[in-house]
Amino acid sequence: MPRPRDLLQGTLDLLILKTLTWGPAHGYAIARWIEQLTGEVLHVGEGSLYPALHRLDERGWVAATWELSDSGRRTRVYRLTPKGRAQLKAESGSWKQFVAAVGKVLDASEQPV
Amino acid sequence: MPRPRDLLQGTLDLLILKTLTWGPAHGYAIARWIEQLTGEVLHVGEGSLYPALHRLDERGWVAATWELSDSGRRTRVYRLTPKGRAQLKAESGSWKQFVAAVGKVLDASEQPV
DNA sequence: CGAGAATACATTGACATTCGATGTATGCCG
DNA sequence: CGGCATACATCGAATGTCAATGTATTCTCG
Repeated sequence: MPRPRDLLQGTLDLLILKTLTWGPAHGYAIARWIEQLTGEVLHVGEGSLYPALHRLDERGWVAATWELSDSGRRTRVYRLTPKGRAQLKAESGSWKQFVAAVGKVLDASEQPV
Repeated sequence: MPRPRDLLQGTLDLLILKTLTWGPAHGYAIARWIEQLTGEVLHVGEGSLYPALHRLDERGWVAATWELSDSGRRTRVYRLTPKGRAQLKAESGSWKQFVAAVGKVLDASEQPV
């Protein structure tokens, strides 16, 4: 029984990059945004979130800085880099291509020659 | 650089089940159909295909029999079972739900409250 | 003011899955 | 007969998600 979250594979990076186009954010907020926007369909666990964030940082797609939130709490804030913006464009393209390809199979009513 | 095939995760089962609604087929043919239909966008490697087929068999979603092809060659033919048909319906539903959820994030132009 | 919930970061180990490479064997075509 | 396509299968490496756990701080409510 594959719940939607089992399909998250490989798409998380894309989602994170996209949320960062709305401005800098810290990890917890990113996860919340995604969950809210999708009406709880997508649940981003912390064990997926933080490794992903570190991964994006290593690859230079986001830049991380320690900052103090309004409440004086220590937070790690992530910003999209130019490289990350380019990556987002590329990944978003292959995502669309992939969805279209799967759609072709799923919508086909007859078997090919 | 994530080529589309890196997104295959978790979707392969769905694609295989769908191709089997067109009638019984052997592994090699299934892979061909998928590649043809998607215009080579999706490439199903043998190291992914056969484990997936065995997996589906174990779970009772497909039934496998040894048969002789027209050319007298020994082939393993897979058929969709009623359980597999139900599974296809379920997975196809969560796929649509998942795609819609990702779309919501990707199409959102403003950050949520 | 004290307890608990929410925020916020992070790591760990188990598990599943894909990917590329490799191996075997047969039929078809020139 | 040689080479290519068909057809099955397995292996090891790499990756990534998931659930659980840990720490610490702030906010809320009685």
